Amino acid sequence: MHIDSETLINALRDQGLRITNARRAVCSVVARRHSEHLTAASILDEVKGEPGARADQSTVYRTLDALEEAGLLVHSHLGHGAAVYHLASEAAHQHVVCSRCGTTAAVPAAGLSEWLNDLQERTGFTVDPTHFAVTGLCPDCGAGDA
Amino acid sequence: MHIDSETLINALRDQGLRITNARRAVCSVVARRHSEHLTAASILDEVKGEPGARADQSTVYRTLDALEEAGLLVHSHLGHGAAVYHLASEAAHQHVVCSRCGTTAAVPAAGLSEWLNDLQERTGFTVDPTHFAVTGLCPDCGAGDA
DNA sequence: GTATCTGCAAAACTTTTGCAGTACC
DNA sequence: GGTACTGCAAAAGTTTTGCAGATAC
Repeated sequence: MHIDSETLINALRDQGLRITNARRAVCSVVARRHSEHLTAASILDEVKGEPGARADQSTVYRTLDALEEAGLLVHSHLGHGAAVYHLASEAAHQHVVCSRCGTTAAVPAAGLSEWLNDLQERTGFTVDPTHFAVTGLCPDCGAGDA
Repeated sequence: MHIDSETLINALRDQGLRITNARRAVCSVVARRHSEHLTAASILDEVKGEPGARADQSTVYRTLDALEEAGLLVHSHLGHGAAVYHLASEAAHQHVVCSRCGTTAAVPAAGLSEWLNDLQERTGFTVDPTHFAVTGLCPDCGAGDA
């Protein structure tokens, strides 16, 4: 269904980048865990947990940067703490983050276009729908004591 | 027009908190510079620049926390880097940040309600319009080489 | 007088960077 | 073989925390 590790690797190769074990490991984790909210730290942990694979923290960051430059990955800031990474092919959605419990929800980009156009008219900014998060209260927290 | 330092101080007093020189100084800066994008660091600098006033970094953070708990201040994350603080009474706007040059624009909350309602229907989340930032390209950067 | 607050210093946390050695092509 | 990449280590930047002394009430 989604992107597999080889696709990521090939894209890096197409960029003229070298294929190393560290990059393979990071790509593998990103492809496998694509549906989670991957932070650099969680990717690093996962890589370390794989037999035979290893990568330093700095290498993980550098690989993630490379994947972002290749247009395969994007990161978002969900409020405080670390940035989360996900596949660009799955990024056409908006994150909504509960400011109390941290639960997140995703909204498909479809349906946002009207708002994006409105925003662009008002500000002149070309809004990037892949890189933003909104905070609020999720149903549980909001209902709990609103 | 806006909030003055005394209002902030009084609100802290009403919370049962003690009024110290450091808190006075922070409140004074926040009230005076309310229209700027205040970071903890810029507030600290400003406090240090005032004759007779002083406050440690940690005290600034603690005072900002106190003001937030009192509901007078909110902070937003404009992408990378430090959080920005502004008066809750002026927070009913959305930030749009240029991912290239860092320029920001503000959009009044009025006009966003439609989108917020839509979002709430889709996700069940009660979106907080005071605590979010959107990234994109500002007119200059977007036009420059888009 | 006493609980709260402050300043100092250091740590936590995420991310970046310099550099010498390694490995890909 | 030569350049790109890696790991290590340390630094940068923001925010938090522990603690002894100071201060508001």
